[in-house]
Parts: sequence; structure tokens; C-alpha cells
Amino acid sequence: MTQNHLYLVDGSGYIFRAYHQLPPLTNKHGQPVGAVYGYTTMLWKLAEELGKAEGPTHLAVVLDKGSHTFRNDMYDQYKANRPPAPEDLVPQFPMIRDATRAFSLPCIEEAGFEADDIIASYTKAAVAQGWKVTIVSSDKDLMQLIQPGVDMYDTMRNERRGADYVMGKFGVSPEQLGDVLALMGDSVDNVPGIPGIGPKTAAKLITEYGSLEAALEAAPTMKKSKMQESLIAHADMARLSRRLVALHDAMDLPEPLDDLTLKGIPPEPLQQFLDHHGFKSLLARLGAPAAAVAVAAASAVVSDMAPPPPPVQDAAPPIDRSQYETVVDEIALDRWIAEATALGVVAVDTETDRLDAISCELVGLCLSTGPNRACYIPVGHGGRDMFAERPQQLDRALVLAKLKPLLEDDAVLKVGQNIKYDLIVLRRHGIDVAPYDDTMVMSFNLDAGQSLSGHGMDEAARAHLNHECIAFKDVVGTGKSQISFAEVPLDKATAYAAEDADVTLRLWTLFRTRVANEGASRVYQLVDRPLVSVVAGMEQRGIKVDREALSRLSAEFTAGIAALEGEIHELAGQPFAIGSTQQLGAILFDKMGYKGGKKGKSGAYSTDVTVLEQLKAQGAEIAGKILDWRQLSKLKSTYTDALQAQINADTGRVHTSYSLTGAQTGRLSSTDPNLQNIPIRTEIGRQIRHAFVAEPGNVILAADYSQIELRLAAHMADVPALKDAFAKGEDIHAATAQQLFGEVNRDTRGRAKTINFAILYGISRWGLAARLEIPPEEAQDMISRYYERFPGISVYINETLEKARERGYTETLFGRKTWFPRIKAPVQHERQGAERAAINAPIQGTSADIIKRAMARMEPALAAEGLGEVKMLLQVHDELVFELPEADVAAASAVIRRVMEGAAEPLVKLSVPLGVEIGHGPSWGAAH
DNA sequence: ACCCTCACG
DNA sequence: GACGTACGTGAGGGTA
Repeated sequence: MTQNHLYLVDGSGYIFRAYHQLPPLTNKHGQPVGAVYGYTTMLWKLAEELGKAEGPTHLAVVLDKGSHTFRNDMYDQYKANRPPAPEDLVPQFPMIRDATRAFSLPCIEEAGFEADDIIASYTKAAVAQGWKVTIVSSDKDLMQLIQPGVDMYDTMRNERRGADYVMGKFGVSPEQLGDVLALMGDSVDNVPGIPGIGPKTAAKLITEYGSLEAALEAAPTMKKSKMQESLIAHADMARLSRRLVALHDAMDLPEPLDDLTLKGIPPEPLQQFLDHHGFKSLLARLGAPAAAVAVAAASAVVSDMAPPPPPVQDAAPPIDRSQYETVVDEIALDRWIAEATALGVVAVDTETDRLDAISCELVGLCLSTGPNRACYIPVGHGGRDMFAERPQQLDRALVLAKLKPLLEDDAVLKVGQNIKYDLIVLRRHGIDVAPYDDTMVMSFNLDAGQSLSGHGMDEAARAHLNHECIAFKDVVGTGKSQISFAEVPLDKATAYAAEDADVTLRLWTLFRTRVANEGASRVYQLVDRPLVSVVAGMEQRGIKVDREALSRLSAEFTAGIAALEGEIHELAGQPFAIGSTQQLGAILFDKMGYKGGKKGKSGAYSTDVTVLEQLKAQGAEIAGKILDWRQLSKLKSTYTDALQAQINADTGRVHTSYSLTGAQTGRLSSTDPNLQNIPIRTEIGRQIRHAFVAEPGNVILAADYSQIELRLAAHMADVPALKDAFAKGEDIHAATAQQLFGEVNRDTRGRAKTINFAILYGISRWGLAARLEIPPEEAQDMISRYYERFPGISVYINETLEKARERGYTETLFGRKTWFPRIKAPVQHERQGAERAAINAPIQGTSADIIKRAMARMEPALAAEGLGEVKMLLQVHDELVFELPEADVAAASAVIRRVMEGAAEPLVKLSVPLGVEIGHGPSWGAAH
């Protein structure tokens, strides 16, 4: 059996080198991919090494994760000089992970450690087992690892390097290299070294004295010189530098060595990746015999080796609630904090006495640092009543003061399930939790649209951990006997709450690899994750609502409703519940004899707007009155009454709650109250919008993307006629009318508008026919003409559907997946429904991605212009609503427009401009 | 708990 | 040839 040979690829180092050495390529989606291309060719070269004598049997790509490592704690200036990564390189980082995944290679990254340390640790472990190691990198720091059995490989120069290379370049052996590097210093990493000493002098000193320590000790006896004085003066700097350049080789291996076995490179994902980016020359080689050989050789490696170990099931032990700890003393609390800090990642969950984060009281917190390692820290049991009997527990202020450094520690990742809630609760106590991961958002980015109905923890635990969580209602009861969490006994509370943290961390362990392996990193890291804290801020801020104005409207509506009710009963000849569709149907169709058939599976009469409009057109006076009654009832119950009840007593404002995982396409949704469906289309409803007001001295500013979905459709389906019209700033529906009907008037423009929207939603001839009130054949003609004039549209639709059928999901320009499990349903109308949704999802989803990016960038952009008083309050799919001092309107408008119009860049380059319309006034209604 | 209706993008 | 609407949401009221 051949000797195992581990290849460790310094992915991060490679990316920067490729970026600087290759021209700024872009792929067919307009994304910058120069570094990705270089990286891909490097992996390709490695793939060709497979099966050769010195080729790999095991391989891992190692990447940097985050920027804060233990070296920053050692020396706060470490890497402080390093400029931020270039703007067009940043979006390529997640694509590097995609590339790695396309080659089906394991990828290792670990927070708190640089890629160099991971490589050092793996090298040490492999050498200890008698393996050979090749480090794929040209980094001088890594050359310290060269030793018998360990060499380096520079794929760009196609050169293998051993100890003689180091001797030739630095004049010392690899084991002395660390001392030389410490003396030299490194301006890029900001390792200080000793001023005036470069590579030559350093090498001379080390060769002469044998080591850095020996040279420093001998310094006072050396011949007097500038260098000698410097050596004495900066000895401490040299010692610090020595520690900075030392590689940490004793970390716990995130993946066992044996898991790095090369299992062959299946061609399909690779082909998909190359195809996606349009790397044509590599694609051609993939089909060529050479690649076939490489792939075959890769498979041969597998068959040569011992059979692969059985797939690791869930390596974590089953959930054991008896191991959870209730923390009621400071020593235990300190121990948990130390453990979490050392680990660098901790699951966090807060327990409160009610559901809304804005007004709840904190009852307890939990932490988890590993499977079954979880604790519950009660701080508010016994409730809000200060005199009630309280179980023994730590003081809330003390616990929060102790937890604050952990929760704000850059080097400790906080993991939460729906962490937006915890962010708000803790921010109310002066704690800004960062950095964070959210398992609910990760689940959404992986599985949106999959058969699971939501991304809640109980469901996720069932699906992914095969575990049934304690149900909240089993802890607090239901209905009248329901108690607050503050009243739950500590043992029960600990079992429930600590389990949540335990499960959250377990889910995170699963999701983080899946996010990396399934191409979700980009949308998670660059779109959704940064949004969580932004949305938390918006919810916490709320918007002011004029209670008196709503109350006046309520009274007006009440009077109108009463008057209409009388008239309706009069016309019907009897009193009845107008709100009951059942009774209304009976009155209209059975008693009064109007025509209008049964509908729906329930067999009940339909009485919706379209039906009532038809009756009205037939001359049924009652139908119009019912429509008016319905409008007023809706406005009163859903808006004027409900909204008053939602005003927070402490803030005097309304705080909605946004769901980041509610809409399958990636849109946000808003609940309690829903502020994304405040009336605007009718004059009477619009008055409700006028009740959303600014504080004295401030104004409300609303910024809307204009026709964003149509613009995206024009870009994604590549329709030159539509793109030109947008580029010229033309009225898009008029332009469509011109194309379809040859003339523009009110009628043709209106029909064109209907068709344009129909396209976005996935059209059917019957749907269009119903909308335009024309026969289906005529509608079909119109659709055909649309496809003729805009051929890109039908190509887009067909390609989207084909991909959805083949892969099961659609993707936005930012890589957001939406799954369509029913796309192959045998029942026709289910399947067709899925098809229409699949046509719409990439467009609606890309629009959602874009506004989310604008939101994530908005506050820093405003702050950079000294506009810290400008507050983002609401998002309504294509609109952002702000409150700001009147004096800031002009400056803020410019920033807001710039951020919104440029939100796709640089990740995605659009071939149509994005337009933004901005208005302001004393109220939301006035801002439109 | 479910259906219907209707508010928004 | 029949299907009975468009895509994505959330809330309130009536009914079983």
C-alpha cells in the first residue's frame, strides 16, 4: 500500500496572489471572478496530480475565517496596516468556497486561527502518523514547516520547494526561518521586527549566533554599530515578533485526518460551476481525455485504499437534559463565560415573560458550548412583582455586566435561533451582541420552500437532529391557565431553555458546513446575516402614530358603516350579518335571485369584489353598498382600531416585527402589526397613512425603487427593447404598448401594464383573459406577440423552469435558492402553480436581495456623511421609510439614492439602471 | 382551525 | 378538452 500523502492548500493566500496577478475578469453575470478563475486553475492543476507518484491521497483547502485571532490579543497592531480587501475581491470569497465545493474537496476554516495555524496543526498531526505532506502555497511564513517528508508546492510557478530552497532564499534552514522572520519583521502583517535589519543581516546574525535569543543575548558584546544598538533597544520587539511569526500547531483538528481522504471528483458539480462562470477553456478540458484520466485516477485512488469508513452519523451524543446546569452563583457563571471565551463560539438564548421583544422583561439566559453542555441563568424568576417569593438567583444587573464582554467579544461568535429577538432584548440592556450567526436564517438560506413549513427550532430539531424539543406550551400551559415564563420553576425552566441553546449549537454545527457546501455562503454572509441587526434596530425604533387622527377616522368609519348597514338591510328586505359570506350569498343569489354561480371546493357562493362589481354593473344597487361597507369595515377593524391598540405605552410608537424567513422568495414580512399593507390605493384608505407621522422638527422620507421587478426581468431575461427603454428613462408600459399594439393610448398602455405584470407572475392565457376581460384566444395571441417582440422572455421562462425541474430550486442573481418540491407534482394544477411561482421567484427574490443590501449599507453610509440623525424605520418590499430632521432632507436624499441605486454592486452588475423616487413630508401619506 | 375577503408590493 | 386564476404576504371576521 502506498504512503499517505496529505496536500494542504493555502486557499486564502492563493486568492490574494491570483487577484493581483490576473487581469480583472468578469463572468457572464457581470460578477468579478479574476481571483476565482486563478483559484480554479490551481485546483485543476492539483486534480491533475491525482494518481501520480507524489500526488495527494488526502487533501484539504484551508481558508481564513474572520480577521481576529489570538495574535491580535498578543499585539493589537498585528495586521493593523493591512488595507481592507479590494471591493471587487470581497464578493469572490464566497465563490472560492463554491469552487472548492465544485471540486468536491473538504474545506477547513476555524474562527480565531489563521489558515497558517490550521496548516501547521495538520502538518504536525500528519507527520506524527508517518504521512507525507505537501503545502500548496508560496507563503514565506509557511516555509517554517518544511522538514523531511514535508515540502511546498507553488502551482503558479509549478515548483516544488524543500529545505534547499529556503537556504537559497533566506540563507538559513527552515527551523531557523522563524528567527530570521522575527528580526526582519513584515510590513504587510505589521510584524515590527528590528528597525534597520533586513533579510541579509538577519540571516547573518542567526547563522553566526545560532538563534534569535542567542543573538539578542550576545548583542551587548557585539562590535558597536547602528545595528547593534538597535538590537539592544528593540529586543522586546524582536521577542514579540518571534511569537507573532510562530505558527500555532497544536489546535484541535476541526476534521480528523482520515476525513480528508480524496474520494474522487464527480464531474457534474464541477461542470455546473464552470458553466455558471463561463470558464470555457476549463469546460473544454473537462470533456477532454486528460480530465477523464484525472477523474478516473481520482476514483482509482479510492478503490486502492481501504474501504471508506461508514458515514459519520450525527457524531454528537443524544440530547441528555440531565446534564444541563442551573447557574445561580458567580463562580459557575465565571466558569461558563471562560469556557465560551476559550471556545470562540457559544449558543445564546434569552427567555422572557412575553413574546414581543420590545416590551418583555428578561427572565433568564442560556449558553451552550457543546453537545449537552448548556446552562440556564435565571435572573427574573418570580416575576415583575418585587414582593413576590423569588427563587434564589443571581442579580440581573450583575449577570448582564459579566456577560457583556463575552457577548460583545469580536473573537467569540454568538449563535442564536432567531437571534434578532435576543439582539433587541439585550440591546435594551445596553449590550450590542456581535458577531453573531442565526440558525433560523441559515436554515432559510438552505431550505427555503422545502417541505418543512417553517424554520422554527422545534421543526428543525425534528428534521435535522431527530429530536423532539420540549414544547413551550408544555412548560407554561395554554389558555386561561397559561403562566408567564417567570413563574416556571427553575428545574423545568432549565430543561426547556438550556435545551434550546443546546439544540441551537447542534443545528449551527450542521448548518455551517451545509451553508459552505451548498453554495449558500454568499446570500447568507452578504445579504441576510448583516441584515439581522439592522432590522432589529428598525423594530426597536418603531414609528410614531397619531392616535387622535386614527380615533377620529374610526368614528367616521363607524358612522358610515351604520348608515350603509341600514340601507343594505332595507334593500335586502331583512337584517342579516353582512360580514358573513354565507348569509350574504344566500341573500344575493337565493333570495334576490341575482346570477353568479357557486365557486370553490366548499360549494359556497363567492361574493368577492369581482362578483360584486359584476352585480353592480348589472344594476344591483345593494352590491355597491356592500362593497363600500366592506371597505369601511376593513379599514376600521384592521387599521384604525387595531393600530391604536398596537401603540406601545412606553415609546408612544408602533413597533412591527419583521420576519426574515417568512416569505419563500426572500422578502421580509411584517406582523403585529403588519406595516407592509397600510392602505394607499384609495383616497379614503390613504388617510390612514397620514396618521404615520414624524416627531416635531422631523419629517418622514419615503424612497421607492421604481419598477424594480420589471427592470430585473429586463436584465435577467436579457430583453434589449425593455433595457433600452429603461436606459432612456421612458415610460415602460407605454414602450410596451408601442411594441405590442403599435400605438400608445390610455387603453393600450393599460393593457400593456397588465401584461407586463402578468409576465412577472408567470402567465396563463386564462389569467390574462380574466384580467383584460377578453376571450382566452385573444389573450393567447397577445402573449405570443409579447414573446415575439421580447424573445428573451420565453427563453428565460423555459430556462428557469428547466433548471427548477432538474435541480429542484431556482436562484436569484445573489445565489438565493428557493426550492419547489411540487414542480414535478403529478396533479396538474399543483404543478402549474409551482411553475408560476418558480418563474416569479428569481425576480421577486433578486429585488428582495437588492433592497436588503441597501438596508445593510444604509446606516454606515449615512453616518459617514454625518447623518447619524437619519433613522430608517420601515421596509415595504421596494420602499424604505425614514425619519429625519427636516434640515437633513437634501443631504440624506443624496446618500439614500446612491446606496439604493448602487445596492447590487459590486456583487452583481446590472445592465439596467435602478431608479429611486424620493419624497418627504410631515407624514408617510405626505411623503408619497 | 379553516375559509373568505382584502390590504399591500 | 377542462381547468377557473395570476406571484408574494398578514389580519380580521364568520363558521364549524
